[in-house]
Amino acid sequence: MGEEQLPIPPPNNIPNYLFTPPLPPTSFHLPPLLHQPIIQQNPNQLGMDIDWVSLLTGSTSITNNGDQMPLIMPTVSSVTSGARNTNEGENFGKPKGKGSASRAKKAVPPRVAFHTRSTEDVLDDGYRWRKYGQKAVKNSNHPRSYYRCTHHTCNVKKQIQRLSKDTSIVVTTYEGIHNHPCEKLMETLGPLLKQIQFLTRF
DNA sequence: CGGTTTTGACCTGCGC
DNA sequence: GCGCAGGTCAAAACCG
Repeated sequence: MGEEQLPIPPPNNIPNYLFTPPLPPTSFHLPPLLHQPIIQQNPNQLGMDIDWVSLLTGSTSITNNGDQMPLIMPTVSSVTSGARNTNEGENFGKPKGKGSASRAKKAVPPRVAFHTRSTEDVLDDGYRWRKYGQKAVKNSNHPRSYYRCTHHTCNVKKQIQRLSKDTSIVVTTYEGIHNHPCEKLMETLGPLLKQIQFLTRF
């Protein structure tokens, strides 16, 4: 563990939501919107407000010096680690392939988990999802739901489950990166971004 | 009627 | 090898 993986900011004039950061070890695309996101690694910050507009438009410079801490700092170790945790119901992401060190591990798509305090299970993140499964999870009263992005060329999945310890918290785990823009966001922010880009030319 | 959700069955990986 | 648990499939039901 030790060093944290920071989201890689997009090049100039390219909004975050149009920028696909380089793959693994970790990367994120769109976090859930319209709710109160919770930084997973710091329980003391539960329910903190996050400036999503700044994040999505790239106006927030993400550094690690404490002035502007990363807004999303998911714990991916528990998500992508090889061992299955049989004690917890929130161990998302079963690794593919055998755990043998002698065998090459199958590439695991980037996974990011968000903790969000919300009464709704399915958070509106701007993309369209189709549910393809639901499973009861051991040691958890709440089932885990599996969703796939409905975009034909997109293979992004997400899992949704409530924390057994705190049922007000929804854990959303994204797997993969969207290869298409978010329709909803484009619809809403498109004109605004054009205007911003026009103004920043001067 | 097309898209989405539900849900039981099936598949696969891991630990013992 | 076996059992358990997570993940996916696919047919039926549901809905706008």
